[in-house]
Amino acid sequence: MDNYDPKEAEPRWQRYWAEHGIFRFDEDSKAEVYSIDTPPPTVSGKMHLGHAFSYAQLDFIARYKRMRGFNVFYPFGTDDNGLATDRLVEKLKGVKSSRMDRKDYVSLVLNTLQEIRPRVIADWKRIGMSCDFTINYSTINEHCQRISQRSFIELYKIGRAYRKDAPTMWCPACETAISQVELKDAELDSFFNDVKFNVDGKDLIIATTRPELIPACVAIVFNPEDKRYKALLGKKAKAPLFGFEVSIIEDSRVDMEKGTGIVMCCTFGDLTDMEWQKAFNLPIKEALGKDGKMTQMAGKYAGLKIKEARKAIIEDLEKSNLLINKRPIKHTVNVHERCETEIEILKTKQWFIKYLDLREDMLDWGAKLNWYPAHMKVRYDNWVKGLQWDWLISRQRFYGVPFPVWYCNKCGEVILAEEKNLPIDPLQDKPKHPCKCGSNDFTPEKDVQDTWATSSLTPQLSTELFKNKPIYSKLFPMSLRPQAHDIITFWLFNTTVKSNLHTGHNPWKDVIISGHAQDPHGKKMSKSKGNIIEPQVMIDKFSADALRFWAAGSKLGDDLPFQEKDLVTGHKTIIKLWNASKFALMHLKDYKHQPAQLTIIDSWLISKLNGIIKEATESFDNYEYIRTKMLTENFFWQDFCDNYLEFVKDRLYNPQNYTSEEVHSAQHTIYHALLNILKLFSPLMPHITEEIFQIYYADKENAKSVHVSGWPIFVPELYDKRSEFIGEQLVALTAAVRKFKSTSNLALNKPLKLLAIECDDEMRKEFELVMKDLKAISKAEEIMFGKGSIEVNQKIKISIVA
RNA sequence: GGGCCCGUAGUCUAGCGGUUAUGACGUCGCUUUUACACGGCGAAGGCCACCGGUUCGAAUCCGGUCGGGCCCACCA
Repeated sequence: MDNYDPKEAEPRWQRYWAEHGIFRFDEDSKAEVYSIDTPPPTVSGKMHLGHAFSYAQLDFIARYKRMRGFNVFYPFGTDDNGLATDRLVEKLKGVKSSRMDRKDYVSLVLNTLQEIRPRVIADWKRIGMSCDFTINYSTINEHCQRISQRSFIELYKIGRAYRKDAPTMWCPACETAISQVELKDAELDSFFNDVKFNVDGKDLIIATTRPELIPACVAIVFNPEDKRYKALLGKKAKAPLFGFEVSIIEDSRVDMEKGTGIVMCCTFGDLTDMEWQKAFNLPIKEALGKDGKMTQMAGKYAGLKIKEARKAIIEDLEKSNLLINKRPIKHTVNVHERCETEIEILKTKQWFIKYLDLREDMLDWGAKLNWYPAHMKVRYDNWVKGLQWDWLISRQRFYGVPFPVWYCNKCGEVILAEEKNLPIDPLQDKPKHPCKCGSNDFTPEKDVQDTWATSSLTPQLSTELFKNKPIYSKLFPMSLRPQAHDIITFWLFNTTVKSNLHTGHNPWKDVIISGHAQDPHGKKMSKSKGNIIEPQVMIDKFSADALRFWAAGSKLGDDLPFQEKDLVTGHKTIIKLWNASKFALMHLKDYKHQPAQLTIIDSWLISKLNGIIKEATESFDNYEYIRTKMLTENFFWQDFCDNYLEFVKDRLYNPQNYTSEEVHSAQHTIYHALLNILKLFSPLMPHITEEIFQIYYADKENAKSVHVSGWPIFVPELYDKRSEFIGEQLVALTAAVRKFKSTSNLALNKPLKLLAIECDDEMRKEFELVMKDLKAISKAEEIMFGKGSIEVNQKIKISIVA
């Protein structure tokens, strides 16, 4: 055994696992299935550190379950759908989809995906993901389109999908409707403009941040409590510049403190405007178009973009002496999370999933999931309680899963595709039958479905790859949904909703929510802050195992600041494991794999290890991989290396001074201790453990990989309290001797002339049983029982003559 | 404004009712011993954020205060 080089070894083992199908899902196995709804990463760039962090944590669990003997269903899909992909391709290829032919654009996207997808998947393979990569899906492929379209048809048939011309949130940059979950807050600089309206020839000052919406003004509203404006009720106000008149009404939603306490209601400045429109049945004046430009309604400002129009109107107001004040303010507005454009509310025809009536059920569904950590459920509950819109699923884009829908031009009937023909593209395909009214003249739906309408089906997307096989019934509902906390309201929520609407039950049993990787100061990493840490660079510098070691260093659900020193620690652990194995295996060359009569200190180690196995297993069952990590790490480094291996060195180097049983006992102990350490570490650091396992253990344990060699088993009979007690006394005594040498500036291997031990008779009997070991450990030429001056613990004192 | 999480040595982290508060990095001293100096041994370093309460006993449970993070709401 030379040196261990992870750069060479890690890819080698990854290839070995793939070639030998180590992580292959066995559809014929009788073993209990553990199915994982692996998050399909978006193919929009490289894997970032947050991915490495949370996917590594998932992989710990998957590898553990596999070693526990479960038939692990662990697919790997990619999410190639949605605006993120759209924007990436537009950027990479320098195109704008809306200016391209639809067909050309879609094939450009699909081709680009082919180019970049393997590179993205390679990043995941590099961190040692133990997925069965042969079970894969892409959220834009035929299989997924079929399931996604089928889902829509089913929802339509049970009355959950509906189409409506209604105000919806709109991104003028992406030129599509978006849903509540895609919103983000942004604090922006703006101006409060005090504008002169006119009532009965008198000025009425109204403050607005959006003067460009004056042409869309449909009413003036004040608070009924507000004495200042009481007299205006029922009167008409004349709009500046435009000259039309609107009614003055009262409503308690007006904040008297804000601006001048009186507000113009427009179509549609914000949600409150929408509410007023409904409540007072106000007219709808669409001054803003889907392209983010002003319409004919805006008169001379028609064709200008929002901000241009705002500037022009303000200039004109100033010229006409209609603007009396312009105060800079900071205000928070809703922006589209993908492009940070301020959203607008426009009246458009869209498809929705009706679910606002299901809030109580949704809370029920959430309560039935096993949440790890438990408090993450609160985020789900809060989201459900705050829902205000039905789920808007149509997007005015070219790329995506089409709606399997046509509209009859004669009677307006919605025509659905038949399930057996899915997937279809209504722009290419035609309905197989005429409409009920007899017409054969149809308009295809040209909108596409929101990406979440498809990715909310991942449990079906992966398990239905086995739809016609006997194993299918064991795959769904799935055992586990792993994901990060930022998308509880998107992915987890939507998936729960769809599964319950379709099947009447939850898509999974357990949910594990991981935290975020942060920069070294505990701040969120972002490109704009320039504090991005690339996992690829860290793997190059250290290793995938070291990166995983870092990821194992926080509790599930907790955010973890990235500290390069943690990778150094991981790296050192790998090297230590390698060196300790080098030593151990050197002394196991002539080991005969047979039962042994353990000596007391050997029994101490085995008994202690047995306890570690028990705790590590319980921890892993609760997804507390960090506890497993710490227990194993401490046992390996302190008990095994620093103490045990030092204790047995004399037995191994000078076997002639011991009986063959004693030597065999040491070898037997080392064999089992190291084997179990490798197994305990293997989910966290799969490569180094595999390397060592293959060098020595694979044949003897008759396993093709440490990862399928079985998890260590807790054996109650291996508990040996008495040996543990004596072992602990030896450890304490050794520590005292080492401290003496250290503080006396002596080398640790410097022999001592005399070691005197003061203890009671009972302890003395125990020590006499391990006298040989004691002599070897302390390197004392003579050991006697007598007066001691250095306190070891409450029971023991020692004296030393160097 | 509402909700949730978190405040433990210089830094990161474990513990979540009962020994002397875990481990790592860093610092300092000793130690180049045939697995490993990417090692070993030792030392210094903590009012476990603060204030109250419950308890025989609180880092741990409860209430409040302050600080940090995240989510949601508000957005004229």
